[in-house]
Amino acid sequence: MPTLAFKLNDHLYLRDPQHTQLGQKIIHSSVLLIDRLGFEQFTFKKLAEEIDSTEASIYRYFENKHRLLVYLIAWYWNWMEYRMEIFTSAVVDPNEKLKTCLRVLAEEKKYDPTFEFVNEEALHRIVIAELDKTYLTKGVDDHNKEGLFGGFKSVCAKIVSLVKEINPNYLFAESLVSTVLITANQQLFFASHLPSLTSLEPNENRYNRLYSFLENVVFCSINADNKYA
Amino acid sequence: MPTLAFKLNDHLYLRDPQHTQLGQKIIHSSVLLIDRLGFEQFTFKKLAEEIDSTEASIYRYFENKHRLLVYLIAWYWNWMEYRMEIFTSAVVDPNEKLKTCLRVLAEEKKYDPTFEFVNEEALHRIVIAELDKTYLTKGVDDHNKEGLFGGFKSVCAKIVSLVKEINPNYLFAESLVSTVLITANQQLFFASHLPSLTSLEPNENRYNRLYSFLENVVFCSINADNKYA
DNA sequence: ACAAATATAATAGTATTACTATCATTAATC
DNA sequence: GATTAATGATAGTAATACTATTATATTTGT
Repeated sequence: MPTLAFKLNDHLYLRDPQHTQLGQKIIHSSVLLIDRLGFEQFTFKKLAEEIDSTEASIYRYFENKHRLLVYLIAWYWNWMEYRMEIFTSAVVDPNEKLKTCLRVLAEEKKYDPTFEFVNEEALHRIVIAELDKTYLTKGVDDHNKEGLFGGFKSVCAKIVSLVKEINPNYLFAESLVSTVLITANQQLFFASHLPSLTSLEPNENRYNRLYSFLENVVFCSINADNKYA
Repeated sequence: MPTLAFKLNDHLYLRDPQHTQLGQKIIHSSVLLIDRLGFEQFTFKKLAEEIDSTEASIYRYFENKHRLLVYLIAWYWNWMEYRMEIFTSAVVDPNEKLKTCLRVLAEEKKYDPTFEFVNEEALHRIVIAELDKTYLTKGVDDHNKEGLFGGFKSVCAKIVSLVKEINPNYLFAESLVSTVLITANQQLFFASHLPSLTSLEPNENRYNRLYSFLENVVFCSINADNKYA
């Protein structure tokens, strides 16, 4: 099976890194390096040393390190959507489809050999720790116009359509879904670093607990037959 | 009525800014400047120019700009807790208390003359745009040990205790509350910048809609008498 | 009122970052 | 085999996030 590649928004990069060796090394190593150092401490210089290349060469692929981060996180959401498609394609009941999406969202991430040069485990830690930094900038509006957040928005829209299929009268579909997508990662961060803010345990069972929490929040809200519905 | 001051964690500052004129100018102007420039573009040098002082002087109050941000946001959560106390003190029913807390959380923020040198409207915009940056760092664990996040954790704990009073069997109190505290601000950000991710409108009614959303999520989850409870 | 202590200002300096520019070299392609 | 394009090597710049030193106010205790 050939290595697949996602078609990501043009504005994310200057030169498409998926199609060259250097580009793939940039993706591969930046995931590991950002995971290790954190985005603040990560620099193109350090990355260049890591892959035996130069700062200048990396700048030919990405305008700056922020765009690279946005690229990686867009890649992650494309991957999420791709997995959601795979696992829901055979399912008909929208309730079950929605549950499947939440499972994919909450599950522990493992290396996916379909995409050779991306370590999804490390990438997931990056998403947990850095996702918010992609849009919490003074440039959001411009970046949004360029379509840089398309991956996340697409996953959100997909799940929103399931919610509306299940309950067309539910008033807060978009808010509920964006909340759940973000809190899924946030709660894992809390489990590791601020345990008093979460009901998840720090052990391996947390992924199941996380799923239960998300399922609870989502289905209680959209199925509620009380005055809060 | 005298200007009140919050007792914030010692580790947030080197010299307590609430007790000196320069310190108060630092707080006052940093709120306005971070709001205007965003945290990334904000520097102590620019702040020094703004208040006709020097970088070196500001460094005697705060170790670095990150601590100043954490300080301001801790101040915000202290203020939130203070307001929640005020408005819930006369209420007995825990359901009503919880609703009141959510109202305080979701309401539009206006200048509170009790605290002369803090512009709460601008500070709220900072919380919306920068909150996550306070803990999404490689230093979280150390900062947490120092107690830098006490303000947020305290508000969270207070609301968790209400949730548990209402339904002692609910399994996800901490996760639900931290999710709600964070999403309240996040949804307002989306309403301004990424409207496809939220069910709030960008107009002034969004604060009421936000409250409805939060009430819906919280009460559906904790009162659900279905299999998801 | 005066000395001592402390806070602030003024100024300078440093390592690092986030780039940009130039030119040489290697590799791919036509 | 020549042309084009990608990469590497190197240098340079403005800004940032500090630290250090000394001078000057301002406050405080006696």
